[in-house]
Amino acid sequence: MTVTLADVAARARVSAATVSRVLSGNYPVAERTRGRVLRAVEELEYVVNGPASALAAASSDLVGILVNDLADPFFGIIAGAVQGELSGAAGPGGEKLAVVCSTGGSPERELRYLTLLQRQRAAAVVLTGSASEDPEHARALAAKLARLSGAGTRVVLCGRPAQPASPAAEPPATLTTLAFDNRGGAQRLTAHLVALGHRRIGCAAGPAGRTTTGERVAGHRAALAAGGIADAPHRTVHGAYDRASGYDAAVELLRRDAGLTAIVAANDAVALGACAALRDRGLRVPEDLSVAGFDDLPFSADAAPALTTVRLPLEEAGARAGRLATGREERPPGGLATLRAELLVRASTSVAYP
Amino acid sequence: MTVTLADVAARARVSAATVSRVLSGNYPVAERTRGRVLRAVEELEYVVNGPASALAAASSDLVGILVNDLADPFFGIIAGAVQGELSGAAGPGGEKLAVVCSTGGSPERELRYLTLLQRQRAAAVVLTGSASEDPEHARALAAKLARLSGAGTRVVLCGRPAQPASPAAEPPATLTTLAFDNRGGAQRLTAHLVALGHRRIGCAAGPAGRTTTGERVAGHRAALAAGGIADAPHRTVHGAYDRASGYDAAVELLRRDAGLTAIVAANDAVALGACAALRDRGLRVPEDLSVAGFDDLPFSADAAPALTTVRLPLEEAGARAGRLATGREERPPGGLATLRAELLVRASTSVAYP
DNA sequence: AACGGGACAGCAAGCGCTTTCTGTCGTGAG
DNA sequence: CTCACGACAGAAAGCGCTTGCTGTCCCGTT
Repeated sequence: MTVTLADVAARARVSAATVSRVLSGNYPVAERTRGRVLRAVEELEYVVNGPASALAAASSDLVGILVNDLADPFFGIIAGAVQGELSGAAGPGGEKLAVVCSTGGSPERELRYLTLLQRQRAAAVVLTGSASEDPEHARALAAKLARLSGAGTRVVLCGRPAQPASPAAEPPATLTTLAFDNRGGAQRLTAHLVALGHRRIGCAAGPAGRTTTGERVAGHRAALAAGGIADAPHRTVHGAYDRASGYDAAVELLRRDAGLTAIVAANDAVALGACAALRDRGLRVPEDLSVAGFDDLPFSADAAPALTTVRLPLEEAGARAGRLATGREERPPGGLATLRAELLVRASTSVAYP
Repeated sequence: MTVTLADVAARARVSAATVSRVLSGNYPVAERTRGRVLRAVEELEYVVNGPASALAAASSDLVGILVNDLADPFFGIIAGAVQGELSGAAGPGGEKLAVVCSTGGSPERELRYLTLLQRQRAAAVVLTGSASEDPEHARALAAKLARLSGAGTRVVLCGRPAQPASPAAEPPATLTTLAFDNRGGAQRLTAHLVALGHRRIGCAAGPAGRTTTGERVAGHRAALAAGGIADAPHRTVHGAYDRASGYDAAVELLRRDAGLTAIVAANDAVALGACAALRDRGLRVPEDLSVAGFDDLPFSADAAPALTTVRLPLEEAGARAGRLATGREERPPGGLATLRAELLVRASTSVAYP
């Protein structure tokens, strides 16, 4: 029923070996022969059997991409950029395919998908977004990544901090980290607010126990401290990285301290949710309260008011990750690069009117 | 170096056949034996070789998802929903992996990715978003899909109209279409504008030659006709489905007819771009011009002003596509289902003030 | 004219797993 | 007590492709 290499070989009157070599193109084949083979391939509409060649060659052209949530533009942009680089410049091994896995932030699913990718003998794996801070999972993850690395799978951490150094040795040469300067960005953002005279700033943070949340909150705290503002734990609430959580967070923050003059959110969606909550309670942004987001997703500029936020080079990060995954880019020294986070002041923040 | 089935078999003191059967679980194996095998698997940290089993079993657990642009939430939401269903309820064949391919709207790349997926012997393929209207490509695509179908790959068209019936016969039983009622939605949207008194309505349409664009424009025209408004070709401009195009389109539409009182956009991003253009020229929405979007992506409610748009059941469509792809949902009668498009009136449209 | 060597093409041995067909027990029925 | 049969487990034949090793042929050298 289905056409195989042997069929093509028969039609082209050559051996299967020759056909294979023509198709993979890494062995001298006479021009005449090549032509005959190619014609046979055309005529028979032959399509290589991927699994078979993966088995024989002990390599596959699948690249795994782990994301929290594909529907979130933050991850969509990164995944899209990674994928874009996989098809570009069909370097060694030709076209790669992106296997996208949504973990929903669950460490278990993260591990499970990694096993699935390991099973597929993926050529590379890109882990995006924040990681769990649970030491047990961190250990399990490190072990898994080490095993993948050991099997020749390239591993790229994109938008998450470097794996905590394993007790044994430094990260393997096939593990690269592309981190975002979440801490610095958050710090500059809160410093901006402080400079505008804000003293009572609420923090609608992301889910507890995740590296990104931790980093952003740390930056926020650092800026407060630098401004001589006492730490007020009750001014921070945790929630998911979505709009609904932002709404709830704003309500809760205001309940705890009605005198807040600003809110920094975990990301843009949360900020928009917070804005909606404020609007519903008759508060104006930024006249009554300033609100700031994080990430600078495309829609944040069109929001009302346009969101002050921190721009992360999502696209660049994804593209680099894709190139690293296909071995088309030199890994940075030490296997770690930190990407800048740039403060973007727009209309949602202004001086504090106490 | 790497652990194989044989290693596990040796350790469990059984044959490779038995191990395989324990792992795939579709053949009686005594409880004691099974236990021994499972333990050996644990101890050796054995992970099946995907390509090898795919080859032997002539089946893979890869499902292809073709999208225009992963970074666009429209596709991110659909792809995420499809993917979500792949892991859910590990039915026959267990966990499936999603291979996401961005075609960028290029029919060539669409075809190329389909070949790549065919090469991987994908279990199913989901094509999302609009299709090219070029008859030649339509034919090539139909042929490709027929070949995939013939090879047992399930094919789901999600958010695009049914393939034009091939001259030969009706679509194969493994081809299902989940279409959006773009035409109806667009018609209701423009009718809403007409009812508000608008007579000079600009249309910032999507790229020419794509089914979605065609359907939405057709709906728009139908509503105009129903309202007794003469067709004015110069009031329609085509562009990409992004914000920048929306900006340009608005500028161009206004240049052609400064008396426009409303603009219907190809989608929400285009609408937001148009709003930005109007804002830049000192025009207020909706006081000076009404603007409407399409799709109802999450951010459109937070825009300024909140966008009147047409809600498409993206999530539902993706989820159904995922279930159809894994054979977990009965295909609708005739292999075609059309999903409702619901008009959502918000703040960006109001009565026309001539 | 004999020979060394380059340039191709083919043989055949796997790659690691699935599955059909056999074989071996243990047990209930006769 | 014997026979038939159900319930497992194993042997072995591929699945379709890659690749190291062998040829074979033809050409340039000496």
